[in-house]
Amino acid sequence: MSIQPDRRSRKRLATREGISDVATRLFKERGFDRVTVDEIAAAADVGRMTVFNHFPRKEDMFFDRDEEIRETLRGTVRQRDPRTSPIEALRLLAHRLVEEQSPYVEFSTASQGFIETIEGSETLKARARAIRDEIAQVVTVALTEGAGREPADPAAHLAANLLLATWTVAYIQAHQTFRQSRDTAKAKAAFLAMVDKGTIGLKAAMAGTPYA
Amino acid sequence: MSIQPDRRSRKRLATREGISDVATRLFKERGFDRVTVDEIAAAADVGRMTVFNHFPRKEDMFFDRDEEIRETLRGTVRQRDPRTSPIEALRLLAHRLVEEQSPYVEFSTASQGFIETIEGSETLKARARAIRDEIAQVVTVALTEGAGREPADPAAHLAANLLLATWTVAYIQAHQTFRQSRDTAKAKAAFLAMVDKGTIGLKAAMAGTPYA
DNA sequence: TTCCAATATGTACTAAGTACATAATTTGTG
DNA sequence: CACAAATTATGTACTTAGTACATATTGGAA
Repeated sequence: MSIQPDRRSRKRLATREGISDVATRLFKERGFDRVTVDEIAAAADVGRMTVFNHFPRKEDMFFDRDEEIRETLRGTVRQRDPRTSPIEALRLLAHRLVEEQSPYVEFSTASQGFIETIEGSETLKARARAIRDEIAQVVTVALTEGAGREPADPAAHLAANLLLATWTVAYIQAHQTFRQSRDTAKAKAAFLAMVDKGTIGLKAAMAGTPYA
Repeated sequence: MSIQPDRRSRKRLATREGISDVATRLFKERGFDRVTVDEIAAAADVGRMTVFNHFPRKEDMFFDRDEEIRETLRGTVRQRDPRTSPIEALRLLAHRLVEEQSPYVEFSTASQGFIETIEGSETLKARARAIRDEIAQVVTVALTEGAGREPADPAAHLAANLLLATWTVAYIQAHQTFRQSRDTAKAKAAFLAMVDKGTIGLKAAMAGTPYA
C-alpha cells in the first residue's frame, strides 16, 4: 500500500496550512475585517465549512503559533538551573530569544506587517489579549508547580501577569522603535532594556516568595 | 433651534438606563450569551434599533460605568499633592476607595454576581480586557502630561500597564477570597495587600523616573 | 474489493451588527 | 398656537460569523 502511512494527516495539515497561509496573506493585504470567511474559502479552494472545521474562529487562522510560546515558557521555568529563580530564568529567556533571532522578537519589516495587522483590527487585538491571559495562566501554573504551591497562589498570579504585561509593553515599544528608526538592533535593545526594567520591579514585588 | 432641552435628554437617559438595567438583570440571571438583543428590546419595551442606537455593542449595556473610572484615575494623577508621586497617589486612591466603600471595590454578594457574569462569558471577558487597556492608555497620558513628557514615553506606558495588571489581579483575587470566606473585610485586606505589593514592584521598576 | 473512520463539504439556521429610510416627539420661533 | 427643525425612536433589509446537523468523499486496513 502506501509508503507513508500518514498521508491522511499530511493532507489534513496541508489543507490547514493552505487555509491559514492564504488567510494571513489576505489579512495583511486588506485588513482582517475586510476579508470574509467565504473569500478565504474560495481563495484556498476549499469549502466554507472546511475553514470552520480547522479554525473555529476566524482569528485562529492568524494566530496559529501560540502553543509553541506556551511550551517555551513552561519549559524555561521547569528546566531551569535550580540555582536560578523562575523570574530570572524568564528574563534570560528573553535575552536568549533575541540573541537567537527568534521570529517572535525579530523587529524587522516582516514582523511589522504582523503587528500592524493586529493593530488594525479590534477583533485581532481582542484575541491577542485573550492569548496573553492564557499564557499568563500557563506561567502561573508553571511557577506554582515548581515551588510546590497551590496553582491559585495569589503571588504567582500577580507575578505572571506583571511578567506578561512587561513583555507585551516591551514588544509593542520595540516595534514602535523599529518603526521610527528602521533599526533592528536598536529595537532589540529597547525590548531588552524594558524587560530588564520590568524584571527589577517584578523581583521587588516578589521579594520573599520562591519566584524572585 | 435647540439650545439645551431638558425633558428630551432626561427621556433619552431614561430609555438608556431602562435598557441597560433590564439587560444587566437578564445577563446576570441567564448569562450574557444566553440573552439576545431582541429579548432585551422586548423586555425593555423598545425597538431593537433603539438598543443599538444607545449601545453599539451588546457588551456596552453591561459595562456602563467605565467613564467614571477613567475620570477618577485621571483626576487622582492630576490633582494630587505635588509632593506625592503619581504612583503613590494611585496607591492611596486604592486605599481610599476601599475605605469609602466604593462600589468598584466592595467585594460583597452583590458584586459577586457582576464578576461571575463576566467570568461566564468570553465576550464580556474580552470587553473587560479592552477596557483595561483603554484605562491603561488614560493612565499613560495622565502620567506623561503631569511630568512634561511625550505621551509615547515607554516608561509611562510600562508603568500604566503594570499598575492595571496589579489592580486587575488584586481585584480578581479579592473576589476569590470573598467567595471562599464570605468575609468582605478579609477580601478588602487581600485587595490592598496585593495593590501594595504591586506598587512596591512598580516603584522599583520606575526608579529614576518622575512617576515613582 | 469492501467496510470503517477521518475528513471535507453542503444546507439551514441563529444572532450581532450596519446602512439607510422613516416615523414620532420635542422645542424654539413666528 | 402652529409650524419648522432637530433629535430621538424605530422599521426594513442586508452582511457576516458562527453553529447544528446531514451528507459526501477519501484514505487505510481486513
